[in-house]
Amino acid sequence: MKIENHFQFESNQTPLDPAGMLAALLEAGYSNTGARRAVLAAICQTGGQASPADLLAVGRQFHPRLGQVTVYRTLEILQALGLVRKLHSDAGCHAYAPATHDHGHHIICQGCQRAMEFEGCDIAAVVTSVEAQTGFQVQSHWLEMFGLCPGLRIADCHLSFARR
Amino acid sequence: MKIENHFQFESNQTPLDPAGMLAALLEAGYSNTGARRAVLAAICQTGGQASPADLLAVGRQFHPRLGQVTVYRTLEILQALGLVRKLHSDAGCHAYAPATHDHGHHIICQGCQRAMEFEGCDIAAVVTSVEAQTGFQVQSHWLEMFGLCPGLRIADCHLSFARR
DNA sequence: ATTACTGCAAAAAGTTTGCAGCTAC
DNA sequence: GTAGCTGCAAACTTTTTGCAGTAAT
Repeated sequence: MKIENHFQFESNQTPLDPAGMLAALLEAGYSNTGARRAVLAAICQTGGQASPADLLAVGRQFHPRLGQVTVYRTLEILQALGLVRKLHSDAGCHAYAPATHDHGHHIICQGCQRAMEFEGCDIAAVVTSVEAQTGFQVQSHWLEMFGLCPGLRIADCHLSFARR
Repeated sequence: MKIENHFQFESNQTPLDPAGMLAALLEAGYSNTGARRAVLAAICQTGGQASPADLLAVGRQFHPRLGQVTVYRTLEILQALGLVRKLHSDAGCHAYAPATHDHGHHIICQGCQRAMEFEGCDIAAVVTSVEAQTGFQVQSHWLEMFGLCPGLRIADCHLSFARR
């Protein structure tokens, strides 16, 4: 088992599409297999808020023999490479979304459940205020937003996401 | 099964101590039982980052016959009443911390694992920026911070927390 | 006395591990 | 040919549900 926390892409330019994610996998020394391509395709097609079970179902459209275990193992690798990030919400913490930035946060559409990354969360002011208020020394943070995507409606939402 | 999302305390003045939380439970119409007092005591004593299993172990110090199921059911009630909040982190999403404010966020000490609430997260500027960047209409957010508590050392951290 | 609460046991859901066969290189 | 990958089965962990006895009001 390999899986180290070596981010291959320090830049902000990381792939959102299956091909780019596959390239990153290969570059990190992993093999190009049908199962992995299927998981990548599933993650990009669902675009967020997909559980391992969901990813199995979608992934089997691409690779019918895909097993749940491989989904877990692939997610582990993708997380370690920073290509995928786990999302947390009150509904549960079993959703995975493509990650494109080293310090990215996600915004999740309450309408279509898709997640999109945003960049440059400038919460320096909040950090300062929290440090003053609590006496803590802040080291890192977790930020997620919830709202409605531009289309508001599901179809539009998907389109606007794909169009990016 | 009762459990509705009726926050009894709209004000920012909600209890951090077992007695106050118990009062809130009673006010909401729940019974005063040994098992619930034990769970409350356990949550306040651990102060955050305690899993249901941890809370069972600690709670049994107060009420030896306490069962895991009752811990889950009590947590469900406390969450619905806004007295307790689930914390999320890379390590997992099974930690519960006392909640004192309606719109509170938690900061978690990486040294002693305790969680403390802070108030007035002013991320309006971030919201505006994210809306401009993504086209989303932001409705809510989840923010958690990680850092070191004033004492830096475990003993001091516990003290400083208790002293509040 | 009545209703709510508790805890055991069992079931269900989610995740990890062992291993033999298969696939990529 | 070799090393890595896959998927089945099984084990394990966490959470939920059913139910009969218990405790609170």
